[in-house]
Amino acid sequence: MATDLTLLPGTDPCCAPIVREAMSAESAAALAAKFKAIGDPTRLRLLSLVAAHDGAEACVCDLTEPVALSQPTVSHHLKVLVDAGLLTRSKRGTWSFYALVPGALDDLADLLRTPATA
Amino acid sequence: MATDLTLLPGTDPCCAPIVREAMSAESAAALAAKFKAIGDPTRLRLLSLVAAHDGAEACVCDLTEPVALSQPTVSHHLKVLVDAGLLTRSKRGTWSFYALVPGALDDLADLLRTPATA
DNA sequence: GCGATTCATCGACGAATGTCAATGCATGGG
DNA sequence: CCCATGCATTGACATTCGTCGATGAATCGC
Repeated sequence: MATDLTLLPGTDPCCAPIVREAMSAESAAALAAKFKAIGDPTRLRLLSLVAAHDGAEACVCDLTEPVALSQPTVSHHLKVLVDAGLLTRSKRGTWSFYALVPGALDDLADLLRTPATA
Repeated sequence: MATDLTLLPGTDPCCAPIVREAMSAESAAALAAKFKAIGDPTRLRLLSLVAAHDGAEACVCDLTEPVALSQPTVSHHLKVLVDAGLLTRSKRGTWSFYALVPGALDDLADLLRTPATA
């Protein structure tokens, strides 16, 4: 696997800013997967709800009502966000608490920024 | 199909950072539409190719070969990016030149950044 | 132990998406 | 004037996605 760096889930989405130079297909795939994860209104709201919740974490039962979706659907979206490396899941007792992966969104933001031209 | 979600800079309903407070459904929908646009490997590469091209613009004929897709498919993806407010299209003669919308990616990056906590 | 609660997984369904070949529409050159 | 070039649009197709109800697994309180 020559492209290990860009394909490991949960690791930093590689490298250079998007507009710096032409991306490789592998980098694009790895990065697009993360953007696709936040390219859904429900998941975006879930991220926001988790971050804005007390203690910067929330369980599924805290989230189903605000997004007005069924519990399986919310669990599904949360799993997508976890798989994308944007959320962590920690099970305590009966509850599953989800929290932002520190720096994950900031890493994505850095890749979006244009190289300070203007 | 896609309603006109061209969001004029400055009149965006989505202005607060994602993790600052819970997003409204409307903000999430508008913002997710943009992330969905860049949530595809091909479109991410197209953005990158356009930005890295000479003069920071490129025509369709410059892009079909690097992404190894048919011309209609490339045109389709470019249209998605234009509709998302990330690319501009300027037709000169027979060619259509695409270029980054200045600041569009930076605006997205700002919304992703967490509010300086840690 | 037993029932209740919380959540993940499964199976299914309609809708949306990415892709292409074929076609249409301008523009420019001979 | 006619043909070639570059591109957008259309129609079709297979795949993926978002959603739900039903089910199963794990934990807590009694």
